[in-house]
Amino acid sequence: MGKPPGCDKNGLKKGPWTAEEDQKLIDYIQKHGHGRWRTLPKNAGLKRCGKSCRLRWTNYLRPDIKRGKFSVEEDEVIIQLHSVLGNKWSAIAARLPGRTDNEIKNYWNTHIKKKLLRMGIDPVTHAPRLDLLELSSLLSSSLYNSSLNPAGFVGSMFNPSFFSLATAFLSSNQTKNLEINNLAGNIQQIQNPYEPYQGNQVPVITQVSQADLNQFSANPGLPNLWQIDNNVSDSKGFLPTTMQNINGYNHGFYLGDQNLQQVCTFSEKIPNLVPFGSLLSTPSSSSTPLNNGSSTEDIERDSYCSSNNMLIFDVPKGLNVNGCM
DNA sequence: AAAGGGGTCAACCGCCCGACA
DNA sequence: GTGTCGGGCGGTTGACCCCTT
Repeated sequence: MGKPPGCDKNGLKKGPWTAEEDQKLIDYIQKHGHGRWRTLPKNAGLKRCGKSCRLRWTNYLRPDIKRGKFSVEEDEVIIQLHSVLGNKWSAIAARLPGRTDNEIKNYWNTHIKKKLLRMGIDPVTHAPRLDLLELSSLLSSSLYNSSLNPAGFVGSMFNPSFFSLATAFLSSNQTKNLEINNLAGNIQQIQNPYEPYQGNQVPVITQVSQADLNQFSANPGLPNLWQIDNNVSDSKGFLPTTMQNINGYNHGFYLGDQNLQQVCTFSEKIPNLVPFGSLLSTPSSSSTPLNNGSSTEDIERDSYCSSNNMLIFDVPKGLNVNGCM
């Protein structure tokens, strides 16, 4: 059935609300309460449709609305609830006092979604993006080959599938955050791998938020990829997760130390340990709420996220990668 | 200083559902 | 059972703002 749109008929006004209109709506609702939205505009002397009045009231004029920037805690709550509820914005808003579904929806689309993508997490499924995993296996095999035959690494970088995945990966992680270090300073790192990664595993570091890590352990409904097998926690407290086979490689994750501040992916079936990632620690979430309307702080927060999402590659000295990226 | 490109967010749109006559 | 109404929902749009060139 549905209802016919009412706002574009009878010369009803559309677009931004004026202060005068807002005041009329507030005055009317304070006197008579809300409800009966269809007849409300006429009674209140507004040339708006009832729906427009209702939206204006619920999303903007309601006295209990908390305006301003979202705090880190709210971020985490939203991410966590979204992983369970999906795009049920009203259900999420119901658990965030003072926030409207519209506000949360906008905030998700403009901030959180991008943040998760930068972290290599699919904002829809809240699982690691499989294309990134595939890239990691390609990179791993490339680097493994290079350890046996340096020329092989260079050659593999020109593999079309490597490039398409690399492009997708780099674009999602923001190319500006890619740091190319030289290999000379990295040999030490290769010879001193992170102990938890035994055998045939190549660690690749992916940053996740505390909220996502909480989600790891809190939500049994998440895909196998994210399930934790506590029985096989190694001596350093790393928790291998269930593996998933992708293109002949087993991919899995290690959650970092007891504080669950780090997560590492690995790809098995790689004979030698050739780490090309550097362990990046995610600082604990600040409990300090952001100031309202502080654009500077917002920028700082964004750059904070970005700087912690760097994937640090190590490439042989003398290898010019500029043309490749 | 001006243009334009991207990001943000208030507002709108179309659809759906439950209540009720 | 059917049609109408009131209200809610998620998705999309477009005006505005800010930053970069």
